[in-house]
Amino acid sequence: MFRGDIIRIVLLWGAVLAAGAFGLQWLEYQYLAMRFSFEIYVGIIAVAFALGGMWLGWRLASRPRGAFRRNDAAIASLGLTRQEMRALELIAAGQSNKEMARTLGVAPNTVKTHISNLFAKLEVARRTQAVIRARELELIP
Amino acid sequence: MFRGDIIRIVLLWGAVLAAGAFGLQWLEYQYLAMRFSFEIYVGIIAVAFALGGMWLGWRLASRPRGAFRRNDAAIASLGLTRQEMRALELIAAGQSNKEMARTLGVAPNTVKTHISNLFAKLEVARRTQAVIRARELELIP
DNA sequence: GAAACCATCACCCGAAAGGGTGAGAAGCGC
DNA sequence: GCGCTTCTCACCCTTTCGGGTGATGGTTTC
Repeated sequence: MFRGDIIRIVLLWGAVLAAGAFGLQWLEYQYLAMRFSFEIYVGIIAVAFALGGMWLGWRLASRPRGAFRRNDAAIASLGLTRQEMRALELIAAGQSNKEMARTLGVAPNTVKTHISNLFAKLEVARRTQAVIRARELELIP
Repeated sequence: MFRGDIIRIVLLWGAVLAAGAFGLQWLEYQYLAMRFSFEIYVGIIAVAFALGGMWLGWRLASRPRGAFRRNDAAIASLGLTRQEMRALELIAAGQSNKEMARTLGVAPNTVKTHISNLFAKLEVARRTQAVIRARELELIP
């Protein structure tokens, strides 16, 4: 959980509660003015709050997915450098060393060095393992 | 959406509606017996239905996630065999050809053949690309 | 300015991966 | 039986990967 999330949840709750209170007041007025029967009044309230709750629950449950947040703490604790992270992303994208060299604008030997250091820090021996490990540590989506 | 999902959703809705109706009746009785004031009665209904809706919305939104469903149609249309699928899973698990041979109980050359055919069918050239492609096609989680 | 770190690149070497071809055995459908 | 698919394995060859070592130049840090 991050501060942005909490703020958004609080705002969400505030808006929902305000709308609910307002709607309730309006409904109560309608009821007291005898425009609604008792059962209809209660039914409207039940349906409205059930729908509101459903919407809110859906929203809260849906928000976390889709939003990938890179674990910068893990990157720092592993001591991964910028180029190593770029190499990691390109590995996960399925590029070969030669392609990565072209993408990064460096020599293939340089790419190999970065990958070697990357593997040592991730404690893996193959690129597929590196991708798995990086996903576990939330270094890449 | 699969039949199992639909049945479960229908049952879920049925149970929730039944519980809601029952609770409503009970509340109405309490109200008519004048044990509750009007505002408390309406408040209880609103909170209860909001919570119920939230729970339901949460459930509906979270259940589909996390449940991986293999795209058997894609597997069939690509003509992937059982051993090729097993090889694919082991590749995604980060195993080397030698390890896969041990896991599958066959010779390394056999594994290489399966992987060759697999790559041709997936139209990829590297194992990392195979994993990406397979994930896109929902062949593996 | 020395130490530490990062990025860059080179060389060697062995292992792993990938492409191509061929071929035998088992099972299935007609 | 015959064709088809699948699974199995082998051989050869090229490319890619990965490990190890060493070297240079630039930054930052103390």
